[in-house]
Amino acid sequence: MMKKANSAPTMKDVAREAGVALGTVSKVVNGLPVGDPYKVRVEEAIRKLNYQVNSYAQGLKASTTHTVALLIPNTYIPFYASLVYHINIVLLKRKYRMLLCSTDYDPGLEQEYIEMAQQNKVDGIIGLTYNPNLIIDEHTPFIAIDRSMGPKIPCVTSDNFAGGQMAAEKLADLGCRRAAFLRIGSSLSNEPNKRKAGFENGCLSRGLEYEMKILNDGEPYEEFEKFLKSHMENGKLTFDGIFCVTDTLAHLIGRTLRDLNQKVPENVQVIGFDGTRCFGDLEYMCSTIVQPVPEIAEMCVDLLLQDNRLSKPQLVCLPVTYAYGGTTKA
Amino acid sequence: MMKKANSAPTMKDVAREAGVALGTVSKVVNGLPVGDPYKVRVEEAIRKLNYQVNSYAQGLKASTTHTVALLIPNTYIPFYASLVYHINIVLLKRKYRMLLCSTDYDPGLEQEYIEMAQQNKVDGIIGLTYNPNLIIDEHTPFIAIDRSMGPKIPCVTSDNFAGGQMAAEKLADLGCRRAAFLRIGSSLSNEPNKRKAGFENGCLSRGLEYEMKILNDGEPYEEFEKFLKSHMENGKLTFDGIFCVTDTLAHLIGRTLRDLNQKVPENVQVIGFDGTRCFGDLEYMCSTIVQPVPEIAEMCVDLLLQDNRLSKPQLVCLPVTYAYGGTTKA
DNA sequence: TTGTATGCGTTATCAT
DNA sequence: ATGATAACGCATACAA
Repeated sequence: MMKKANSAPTMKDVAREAGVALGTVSKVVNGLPVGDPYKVRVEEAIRKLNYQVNSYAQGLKASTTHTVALLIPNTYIPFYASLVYHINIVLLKRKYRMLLCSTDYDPGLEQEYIEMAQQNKVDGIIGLTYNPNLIIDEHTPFIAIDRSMGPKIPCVTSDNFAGGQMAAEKLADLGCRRAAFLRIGSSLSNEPNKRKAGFENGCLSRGLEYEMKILNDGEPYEEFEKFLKSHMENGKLTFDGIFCVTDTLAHLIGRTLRDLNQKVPENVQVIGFDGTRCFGDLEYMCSTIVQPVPEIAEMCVDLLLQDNRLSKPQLVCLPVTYAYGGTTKA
Repeated sequence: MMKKANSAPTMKDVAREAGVALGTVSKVVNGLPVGDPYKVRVEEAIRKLNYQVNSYAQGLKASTTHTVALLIPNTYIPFYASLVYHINIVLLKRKYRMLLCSTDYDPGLEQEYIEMAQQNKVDGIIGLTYNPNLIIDEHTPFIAIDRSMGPKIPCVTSDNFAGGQMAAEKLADLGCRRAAFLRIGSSLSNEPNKRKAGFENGCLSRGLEYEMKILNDGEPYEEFEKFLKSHMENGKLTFDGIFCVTDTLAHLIGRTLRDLNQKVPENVQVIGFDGTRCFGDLEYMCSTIVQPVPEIAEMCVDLLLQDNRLSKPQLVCLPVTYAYGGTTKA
């Protein structure tokens, strides 16, 4: 078969153009010692032909591809968007490419993507996933975010317990007497669930009364409205502090509180979790427990790419901070 | 050299395990006709060894890799995040993988990523870029978003002109008498610049008075504050309508207006551009001209993957819509 | 120091 | 229908 005239040039083409052997070109490309006159000729040929190494062929040979897959539910929830951004940046710094896989919380898709990634012989996978039965090939290093997936798979997460505790303490410090904890989302056991325990702990240690409303899978958001309405007396909420499990929820609750004519933060203070800043802004969307996203990103990549596989810790919790965002008293 | 015992299994391993020839395994994997007993044995071996095809080797052979690179400034600006999400979904539907490249508006990085992508022999690149001098190998199909990059490169964008016009008309319809257009961002000539012309056109056709404030590269946001302050009389803004070039800007302007004690939308109505919804919410962050992101995503992928390369249009403008988001009168 | 030859995992072309 | 073999582009051990 004839070689297609206008397909991308290969090392062979460069070698012919420069009048040297294949191996010489390879050496120049990889920065190995080569006689100066040869080197110059090869470099000229490369420029002339606009040659680029084919990293698929490289990967086939080296069985390392400098590619990492990231599994994440989506990119439009700000916390996820921020993770994607920072992981991408960290990978770039190390000259790694990133395969993005939006899973939409779909367990089937998660598995499908993992297989896709493995076929692509990625060097590793970072995943924020929800499928409790994911099958992961043992040849592919995996780092989990926010979910412990067994002894062989390191999990990176925020210090969710401390965050919950911090929220409770902050509400107490800001003068709250009766607080509520609101939670929605997957009933799957994962690290963020510890926010609840931390909150309870904080309330107890500060003598802050509290109540919880936890929605199970499938229960609609309206349940929260009912809950809040059922805790009103004379048009006033009996809570003066609310800790929401995420900023997303805090955002929705904020809207509901407005509809119920409750003033935030005058009558009721709200704290969320994540540290969402909408337009890459400096201002937070709500008062919140901030997750250290850049550090989470760095840690995931570090763990994934470090080769002494034995020393990998099973669970890494990174410290959170409180930030004012308008929904608490300053 | 000894084959490493615990490296991933290959077709050869499967063939040995099943006691058949290599070619037979390949056929089974690719769904080509194979005698039933063979097929069963091969499938068993595949399951047993947990075999996965190596798509790098496939790519090397086929010189098509089912991978597309997406260049985008970042993933935390909601409009970009939404693009990333939808393009990812569309690609997935077609069994394509996506290499994500956050460029941070850095021209050097943009070029670097393009080279990285080409080395990876991606089947194509979709790029929302700012470098006016990008060098793109002619062997790699490229689709530009929001920027015309020459006759050989199709550009997909919203109908920015119509959007600007729509904003003006909407403000007029909602009773505005004196409007302002605010723009910030790259001075680079790109499609979104047409929002200005469209707005002017709309104002003229409705007899709406208007003024513009366009910040050049490097001018800080504070210039807008100055501008607004210089248009106040007796503590009241002389504008009753503002069209911001993006929702991001509308968000910032909204804050400034609050600081200036202007009531939105009672005293001044604000319209942004993009259609930003923060938490994947149903509600818009502000009244806005909505870009059809899912359609943009679909169109980019369509154009990129259709093979009759000649018929590719040079500029595709997709229709925008107006949406209420609280910063205009209902 | 430079060139040659082999193999990476897969697919496709051939005989069988 | 099945099995052997060459080729894809690159890296490297080895021979020159």
